[in-house]
Amino acid sequence: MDAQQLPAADEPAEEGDGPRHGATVVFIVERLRDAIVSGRLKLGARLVEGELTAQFGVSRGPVREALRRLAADGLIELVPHRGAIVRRLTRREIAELFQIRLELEALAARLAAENGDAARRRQFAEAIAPIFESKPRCIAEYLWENATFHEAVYALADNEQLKVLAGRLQLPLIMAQVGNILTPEILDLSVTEHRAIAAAILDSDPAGARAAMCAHLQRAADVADAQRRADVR
Amino acid sequence: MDAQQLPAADEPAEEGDGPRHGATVVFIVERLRDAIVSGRLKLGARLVEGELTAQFGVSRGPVREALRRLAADGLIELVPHRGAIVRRLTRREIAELFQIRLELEALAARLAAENGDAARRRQFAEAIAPIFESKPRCIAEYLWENATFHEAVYALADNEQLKVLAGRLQLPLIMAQVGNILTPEILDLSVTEHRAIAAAILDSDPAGARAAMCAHLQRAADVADAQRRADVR
DNA sequence: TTCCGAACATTGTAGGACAATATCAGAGCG
DNA sequence: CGCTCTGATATTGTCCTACAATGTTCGGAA
Repeated sequence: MDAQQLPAADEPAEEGDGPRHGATVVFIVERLRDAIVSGRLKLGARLVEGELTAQFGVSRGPVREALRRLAADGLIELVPHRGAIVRRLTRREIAELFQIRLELEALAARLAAENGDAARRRQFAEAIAPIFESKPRCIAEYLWENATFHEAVYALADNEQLKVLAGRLQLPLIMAQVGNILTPEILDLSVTEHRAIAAAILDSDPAGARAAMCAHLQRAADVADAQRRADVR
Repeated sequence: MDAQQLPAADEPAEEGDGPRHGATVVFIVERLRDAIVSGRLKLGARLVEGELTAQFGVSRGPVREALRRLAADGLIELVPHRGAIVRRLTRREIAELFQIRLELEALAARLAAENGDAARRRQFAEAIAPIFESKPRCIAEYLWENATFHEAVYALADNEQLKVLAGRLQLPLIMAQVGNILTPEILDLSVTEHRAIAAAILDSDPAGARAAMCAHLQRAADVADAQRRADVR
């Protein structure tokens, strides 16, 4: 692995890159994750503990733990006595994850629609209000709205395990790998679908909410897969 | 924490408890997991790195890693500068996990029914053949059959990510905590339901397979929750 | 050419040390 | 008597070095 591929290689102890006590592991994980999803670390690249310790200016302990976490997330593969290799998701894995996510979010939408807690419903309505007010003007804004919307659904679904599990589904990674091919039309369509889902939830229509969420994610999966197919690989 | 609560406390370097090189972490994880689910380590008990190193006769590195893994599984909670505390699943968490498992297995059943690969279907039929041949004579046999059946469904569903995710859902732990209140009637019912699910899958009836799996797990969840409610807590 | 063994690379683990931080007991004060 | 603040203590977070175990590679011999 080239030292240049990791930005921390040059000044390991300077500027603000020295994380506070207790944040070293998180620091390394974030750097490596970013390097992987951004493509700086190519598929199959080897991550050797010794090199990482030198590049980050930390000892092997945190490096090892960071590698374990990345491996748990599926970003790298730990090969005993060989080192860790970057393991980006295959098209098939992405399709499988989308399928799972679809079921989990559909469940969340159903549960949210079934939830009768008035206070939580009010919170939900407030959280998603921005979606009804305006259309996102840029991709970043859409991504924020999207995350907010799905988080609000999970919050109303009131199933903590579901929320945690969904969070571990590497959705940001998938988004990063799928690429920012989000055209304005897709954005519009997505927001429209969000509104439909929200309406069904607020109408206490579990079946409708579930169906709307399924349709939403099925379309998103199709878009992602089409993009993925277009890539040469 | 009393040293007696962990069987490894007495002879840390004797008999066969010294794991081979490369298996130390797994060794510790298994010991601790067993101690937790068996109740030897009570809820809220503190797990201090220093004590564990002494009891297992290993250094802090593997102990730390083992604790991280247990925390990832939800069995313990890591409190910074406080130590790890045993965190058994609450009734609510179990209910939430059952709900998620229901959706995931329902998805698996649907996918399995949709799978048209002749070779895989044949493998599935062979794997579940014992279920049709006889009724389990004891609980252990049932548990084995149950695991075999669900594994076969996942195999036919042909979604690797789904299989992995389901495996991380702490089902064995839940079973252990729910307790072995499996009466012969429940066993019989469960086997009957397995047969119905298998029949739907082999009939290439996705909706039927999904419905049957939902019914099966919903009933299992009800049984577990009833048992759980009976416990004083 | 193929197979075998030795050097090499890399991880797995040990053990000690210090820093950072949370907890707790007790002194001092109102 | 109760409250706050401070110091002692406990525990984790990190670093460092060293060695053991094991997979890899490459040269040499049959």
